[in-house]
Amino acid sequence: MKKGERRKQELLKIAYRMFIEKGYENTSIDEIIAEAGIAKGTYYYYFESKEATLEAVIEMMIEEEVGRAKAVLETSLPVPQKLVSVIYSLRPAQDEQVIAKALDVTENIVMHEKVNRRIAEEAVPLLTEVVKEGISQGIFECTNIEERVRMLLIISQHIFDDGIFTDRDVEVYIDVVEKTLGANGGTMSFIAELISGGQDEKFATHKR
Amino acid sequence: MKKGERRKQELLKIAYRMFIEKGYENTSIDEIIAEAGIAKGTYYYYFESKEATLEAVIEMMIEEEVGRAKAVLETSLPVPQKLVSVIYSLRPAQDEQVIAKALDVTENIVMHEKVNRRIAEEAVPLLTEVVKEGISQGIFECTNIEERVRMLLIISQHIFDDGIFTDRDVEVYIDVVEKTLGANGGTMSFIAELISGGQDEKFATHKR
DNA sequence: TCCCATAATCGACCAACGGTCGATTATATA
DNA sequence: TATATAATCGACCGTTGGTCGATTATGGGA
Repeated sequence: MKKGERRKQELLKIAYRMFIEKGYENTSIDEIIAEAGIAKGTYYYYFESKEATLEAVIEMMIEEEVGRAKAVLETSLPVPQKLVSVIYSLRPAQDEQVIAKALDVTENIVMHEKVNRRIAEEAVPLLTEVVKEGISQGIFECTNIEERVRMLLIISQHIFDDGIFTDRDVEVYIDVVEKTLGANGGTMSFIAELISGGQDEKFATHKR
Repeated sequence: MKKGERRKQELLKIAYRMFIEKGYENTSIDEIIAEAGIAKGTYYYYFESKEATLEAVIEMMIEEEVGRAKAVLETSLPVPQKLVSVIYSLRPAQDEQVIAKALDVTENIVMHEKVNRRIAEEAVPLLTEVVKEGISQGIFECTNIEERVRMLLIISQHIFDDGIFTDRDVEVYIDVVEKTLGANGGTMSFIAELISGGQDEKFATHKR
């Protein structure tokens, strides 16, 4: 049992890396088992199907990302910063993103979309909490919190996912976030520095 | 030459219908050629690959949708209505949507996503025009128009695509649209009636 | 009308893919 | 040591997207 669980995790990690490196559709079972050095039967002893593997890989990712997000939740950051940090932490870790950037996003649509949907499910309750905290502190002022959070998540994912945006995109993003939550102008302007600061020099800054 | 073009259109229509009915991934070339009653070689005489067929199908859709949108542009509708109508017309036609609803959206992620991206490319310039018209009329007030339009498109697609939204979702959507464009409160509230009116009785109203 | 270039069609064939299955070996427990 | 079961193996399968050389329309010029 111990051994089996270890093997499954090993396969999961290999699949995870290959899915991100070359895309889900472009990764064959044969390649995965070659990398792992096992027979096809062994692979299917652990996974029902390729799709099931993708699902498991995504769950693995979500678990880590939600973990990070919850850690942020417990910090004493100001509410606006906390909100953005939670959103920001709900994505593949830094080093993984480097790999992901090598691959054109359009070549991994399925995985990309499935990840985003799962993230949304997990994130909405967390973010709703933060926004409520903000409202009780008089920083935000709005109703229909959950629906607003969902909308913010959608545009945040589009903005952050590929890292392809201009200063004007960021400006608009900040404005929309503030107005969607009913915050004072400038409340969210720290996002601009966060983004330009977060772009390591080892990444070329993508511009449209 | 004439004959060839007709055949290509015929294949395009068949592929289009099947892609929407059963999803792109779940439709095989064999099924398409069986429906068309031709040999595989003939199919590949007209299309480089399955992917190329999808691309062609999407172009066909976009052409019609953009055509509809441009027709709306030339009407004398009030700017807010015009804006929403353009967005609304930039989606598969009614009868096609009926078919599309039978299929779970998640089963056609690739096509769905590709269509949305192409639509965005075509729609942004059109919508930018409308917003500029609104600004000159004093109805809207904002800068960075193109970026705002892109953002509105993203949330509009998410709202309208599946037709799965509550009254509160619509409420928030209206609010965000107004604030994103710097319109007075209530300017966009007609959207609520438009949506509830647009839901034919033959469709079950999806609620979350 | 005949000829012939080319447009159009055909279907056998292929490699790669995801997936199955019965046989076989390792492991642990009694 | 015996035995159940966990784990591994790889040959095999059906389907898929795609290729190719052969064959049959088609239509315009001599």
